[in-house]
Amino acid sequence: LRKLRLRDDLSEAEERVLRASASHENEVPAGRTIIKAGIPLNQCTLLVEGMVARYKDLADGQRQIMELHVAGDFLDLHSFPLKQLEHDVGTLTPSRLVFVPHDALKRITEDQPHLTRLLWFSTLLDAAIQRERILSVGRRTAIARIAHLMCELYIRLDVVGLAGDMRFQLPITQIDLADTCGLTSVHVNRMLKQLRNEGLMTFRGGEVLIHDWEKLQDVAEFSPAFLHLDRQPR
Amino acid sequence: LRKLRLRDDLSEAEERVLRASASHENEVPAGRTIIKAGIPLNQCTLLVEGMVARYKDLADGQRQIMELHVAGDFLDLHSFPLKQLEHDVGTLTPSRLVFVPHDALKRITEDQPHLTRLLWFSTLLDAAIQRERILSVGRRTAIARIAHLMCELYIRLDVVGLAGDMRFQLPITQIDLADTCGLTSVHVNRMLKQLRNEGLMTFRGGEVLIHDWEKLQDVAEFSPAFLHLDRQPR
DNA sequence: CGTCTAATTGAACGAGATCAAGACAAGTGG
DNA sequence: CCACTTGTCTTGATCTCGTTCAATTAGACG
Repeated sequence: LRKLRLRDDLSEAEERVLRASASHENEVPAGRTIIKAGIPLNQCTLLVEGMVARYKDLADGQRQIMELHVAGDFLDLHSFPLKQLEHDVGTLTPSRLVFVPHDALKRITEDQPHLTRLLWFSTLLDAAIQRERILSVGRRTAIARIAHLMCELYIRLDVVGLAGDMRFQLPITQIDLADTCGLTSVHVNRMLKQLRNEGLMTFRGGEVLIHDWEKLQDVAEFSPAFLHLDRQPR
Repeated sequence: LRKLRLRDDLSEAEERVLRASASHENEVPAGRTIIKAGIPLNQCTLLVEGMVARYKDLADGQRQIMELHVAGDFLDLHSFPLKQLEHDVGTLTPSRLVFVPHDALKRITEDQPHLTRLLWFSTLLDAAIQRERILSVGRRTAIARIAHLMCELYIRLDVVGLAGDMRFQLPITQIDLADTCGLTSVHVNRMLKQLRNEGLMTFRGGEVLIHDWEKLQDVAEFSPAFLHLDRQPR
C-alpha cells in the first residue's frame, strides 16, 4: 500500500476493497519455486516479507533473473490479464505471501476504475524496472551493473521503509546477484571486491553498506527516473 | 485489432469504442524520435505501419533497444498509467501513427472493464517480450540472440499478417539489430554470415528468409510461449 | 558522379568466462 | 562433541567470445 500511496492518492474505500480481496496467507522457505511457467493461475501473489525472483533457465542450466522483488511487490499481478506466466518465480529467502483471487481482481476492474489503473500502474512499474535491466545486461560494464542494481534496491527498499541511512539487508548469494546481472559469480565476487576497495560500497553477511552514494550512482550511471516515483493522479 | 482478437473475443461494441477513441493520424519519416523520456504525455500512439523501437542511450553513446515494434502495436500504452515514459521511442522506418487521447482511455477504464483488461493485457505482452530480451542479452550467445529475435519477429509479424512462407520484410540496419541484441554491428555482421553459411537464414536487402525453421529455433532455444498466443477469456 | 551511410572483412585486444583449488561457515547425523 | 557434508566465498591461471580499430566495398540518393 505504501508503494502505491507514494504514486497517487488511495481512498479509504479503495484500501478497504484491496484488503478485503486478500485471501489466505502463507509462509515459504528459501529456494522454493512458488510459480511455474505455463501453469494456469487463478490468483495473484503479494510478497509481504522476504525476497523473491522472477527468472528463466536455459537448457544448459544458466539462469537469468528478470527482477528481484521486495516486500510490498505483487509477484505475478501480470498473471491476471495473462492468465499464466511465461517464467518461474521463486524465493531467495524465507518469505511470507498473501494471495488475491483473480475473481476479486476482476470485480475490481468492474467496480473500481481508479484502483484498476493503480494496479495496472504497478504491473508497468515492473516493466520499467525490467527495461532498465535490459539496458544493464545489454550495455553496462560488470561493475556498473552491480552498482546500478544496488542503487535500484536502495531506493525501492527505502520506499517501503526497509532501507535508509545508506544501508539495507540483502540476504541473497553472490550467485543470485550474478544471475540478476548476467554475469558469473566469480566475476561478481571480483567486482564486489573492487567496489569495496574503491570505497563505494560493501556487501557482506547479507547486508549492503553504501559508503559513497554519489560515486556509486556515477559508476552505475543511475537515475531513479525509471522508478516513476512522482505522485500523480492516475 | 487482429492482435487482440487472437487472444480473446472482441465484441462489435468494443471495437466501435476503440475505433472512436482514435483521433488524428500522422506520418513520420525514418530515424525520428517520436516520444522523449520524461515528457508528460496526454495521448497514446498506435503504430499502423512501419517499424519503431523503444530504446535508452548511455552517456558514452551506446544504445540499447528494449523492443522492436511492428504494425498493430501500441508504442506507449504504458504512458497511460505511467503518465510519462522513462525511455525514448523512435522510428526505424517511415511509419504511420494513430493517436488515442488519455481521456478516451480513461473513459474506457470507467465504462468498459473487459476492453480495459485487453488493453492491460497488451501492455503486459510488451513486458513479456522485454523479459525474453533480458534472457537473450543476459545469457544467450551472440548467434542465439539473433536467431531468437528472428523467430520472435516471424511469429509476431505473422500474427498481423505481415509474415508467412518463411519470409518477412525487416527494413532495419545491422546497427539496429546490434542495438537490440546488445552486440556490436561488426559482430552481428559476422553472425549473420554464419547463419547464412550454415543454411539457417538470410538477412539481406531488408528481407529475412528462413531456410531452416527447426534448426533456427534450436540454435535460439526458441519457444513461442512468451508471446501468450493462447485464446482465452480475459 | 560525389557524398553519406551501411555492409564487410582482417588483425589485435580485452572484459568476462572457465577451470581449479582452498578457505570458511552452517548444518547434520552418529 | 566431532567428523562429514554441502554450499558459498575467494583467489589465481588461462582461455575465448565479442570488441575495438582500421580499411575496403557496396548502395542509395540528390
